[in-house]
Amino acid sequence: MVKHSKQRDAVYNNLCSRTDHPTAEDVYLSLKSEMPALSLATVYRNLALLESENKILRFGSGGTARYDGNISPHYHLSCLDCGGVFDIFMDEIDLTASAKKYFDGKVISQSVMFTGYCPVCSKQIG
Amino acid sequence: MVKHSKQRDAVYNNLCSRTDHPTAEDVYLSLKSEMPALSLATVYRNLALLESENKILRFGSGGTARYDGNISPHYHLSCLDCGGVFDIFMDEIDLTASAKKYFDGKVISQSVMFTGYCPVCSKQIG
DNA sequence: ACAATAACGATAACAATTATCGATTTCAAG
DNA sequence: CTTGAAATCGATAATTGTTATCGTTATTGT
Repeated sequence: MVKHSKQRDAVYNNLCSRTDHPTAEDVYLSLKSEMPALSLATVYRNLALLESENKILRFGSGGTARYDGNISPHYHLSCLDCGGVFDIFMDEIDLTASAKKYFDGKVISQSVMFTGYCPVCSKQIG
Repeated sequence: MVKHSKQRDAVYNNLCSRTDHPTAEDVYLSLKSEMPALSLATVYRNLALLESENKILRFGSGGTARYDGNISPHYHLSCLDCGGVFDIFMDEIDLTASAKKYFDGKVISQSVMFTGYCPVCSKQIG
């Protein structure tokens, strides 16, 4: 049985109010001022719970996990320079249907990540 | 300046001789019998170097990193039950070209991972 | 209001990976 | 073929991101 909690609300609302795909620690630090008693473990716990309920997205690839409160279909790019994750708003292309034809198992979902340089870094570096 | 080393050859050849997408420790254990002095740190070092040279692929998502010596274009599925990574041989669909139209930065590459159940686990679980 | 139990905060534990450091190996120049 | 500078090694300590533990607090159905 899942009970309501102020901490979980705070984590979820914080995540939904931003578009920078923060790490667990980013969320923690951002909430610390308004909730000084908040524990980092609580942030991790609630991010994991929210993800299991499909209320948020998690990108595990490449070291530290990052989270997204926007679960509408769109893509992400990881910047090779600053390490940030950025939205790419284009319609999702269904690779899963095609994969099912070529794989003798059960294909459930697809996860795509682009790599490159974000608008700011691509101007600085070239 | 990159110098040649027997250990790096061993790591690379081991990776290329198998199709099970091993972890660094898998490679280490597999080579330990023929190279008893081999250190796990050396395996990590050389996997990182080989990846930076684009000679091998690395999948970071989901805890432990796994590696692939086959860099020809194909896809991968991560099994939710056994945790293994399996090949899906279908032609690569170029999402990158499309992403470039919708992103005001530099899109270099795409990385796709499917999740689901491998042939063995999908039969056992249903 | 009360009891059951989920969630909390603090922190220890854990696992994967990386850094350190002295010894060894590689390789280009002599 | 030596030789010496530098890359690589093996062993292991350190770091990092995340999870487990545990006693306390908050939430919720009755």
